[in-house]
Amino acid sequence: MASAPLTSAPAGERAYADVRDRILSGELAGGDLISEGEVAARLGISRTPVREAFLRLQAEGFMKLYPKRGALIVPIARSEARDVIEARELVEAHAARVVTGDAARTTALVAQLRQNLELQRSTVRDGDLGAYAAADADFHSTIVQAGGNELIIRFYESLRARQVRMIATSVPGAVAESVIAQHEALLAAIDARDADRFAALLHDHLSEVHEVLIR
Amino acid sequence: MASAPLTSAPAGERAYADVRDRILSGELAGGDLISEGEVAARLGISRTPVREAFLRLQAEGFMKLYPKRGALIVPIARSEARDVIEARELVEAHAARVVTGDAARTTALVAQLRQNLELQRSTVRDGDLGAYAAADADFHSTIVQAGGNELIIRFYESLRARQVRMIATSVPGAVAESVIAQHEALLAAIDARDADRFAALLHDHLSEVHEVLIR
DNA sequence: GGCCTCCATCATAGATACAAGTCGTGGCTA
DNA sequence: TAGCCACGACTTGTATCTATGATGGAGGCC
Repeated sequence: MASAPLTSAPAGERAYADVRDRILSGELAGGDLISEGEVAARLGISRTPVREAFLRLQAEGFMKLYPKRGALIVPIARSEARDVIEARELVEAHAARVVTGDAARTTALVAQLRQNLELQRSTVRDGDLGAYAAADADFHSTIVQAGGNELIIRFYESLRARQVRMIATSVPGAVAESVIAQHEALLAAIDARDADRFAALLHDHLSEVHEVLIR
Repeated sequence: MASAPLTSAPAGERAYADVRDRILSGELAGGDLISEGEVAARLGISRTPVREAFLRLQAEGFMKLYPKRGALIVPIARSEARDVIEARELVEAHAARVVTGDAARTTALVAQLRQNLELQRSTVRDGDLGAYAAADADFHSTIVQAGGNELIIRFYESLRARQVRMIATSVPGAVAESVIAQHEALLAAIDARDADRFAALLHDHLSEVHEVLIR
């Protein structure tokens, strides 16, 4: 991993990753106008693969392409934080309801979540906030995936990306402890196959996240 | 409007519409392999806009692109009908719950739905099945839109497209009468601001649709 | 001074050209 | 005859080139 495979990935992929990362990190802010040529020059490739990347990003709702004008980084709507949280709550609670309706699936999910929770604790101990954030995301994704609905799973992944963009800044490590405690409570609710309690806990849990987002 | 603006639409858009329509209509079936050059020749355009279309279709989950190999029309998964119906039920019931929590929004939605229902009846009277199908889709979309969550609305639209592909054949006019009666019942539940009843009715309603899909 | 027009500039849309990878086929060899 | 290898047809990936539309500012007109 010493020398990154700078030219190994397809140019279109590199362009996509570059622009997407810059949008998610906030380097490219909502309202910014960016041109294909600009990115092409930056990465030393032609405009064709950049165009592909722009189209993908438009499909994902991160950009809006104006013919002959340029590409606008879609500003984050004021309501977006609310929309993301609402959708996450809906999807996660539903998945939990589906899984807890079946004893075997519940057992399998609980095992996965226990393992993930252990990972969360160790990343916090190590002070690795990046790894912790990933584990946190996995915790929730695991629940949704257990729901088994491919379409909903795909939708959920797109929600995570949007949320990352809104945060765009690390969550202070101090809150991790309390978040982990909430995750434990969520896990306990699933283990008890109590979908209603899970939904209520999730609502509180995500409300806190929402507070952070609209701070 | 005499001569259709055959070349007025952007080439990329035409390529997208052509391939998408052929997938949704079943002309291009799951498992088929198709190449950029093929579509380009068919439409008399270059590969560039066709490439755009393929990327969009891949993002929407209708195609899978294999480097240097070709584009595969993604087969309809056996579980897809179930997934679509489950997701629709989740989303529509949620929207109804949100709207009925507010008297003013409920009133506004009811007015819209009444108007749509009138349209459904008239299209059936006229025997225009295409227009009826559109009105039916609008009925459900209207409810979701009233929920006001942009992300969920977008997700819902993608679900409709997938469902169209699965049907790929007109619903016999005979069932329209009974479906309209169900729509009336759904509307009544919203009017009564009874989200639970709406959810129950919707479940039955969509179950019937599911029967058709997996016939 | 304010407004309208024209044009230089810039960005995209699409076409074309070229490079490179994949797979099946047919012939050669043992 | 069975197995292997090389070649050719086909496909995508990327670059480059041309045409066209949109914009904004300079300069003239009222």
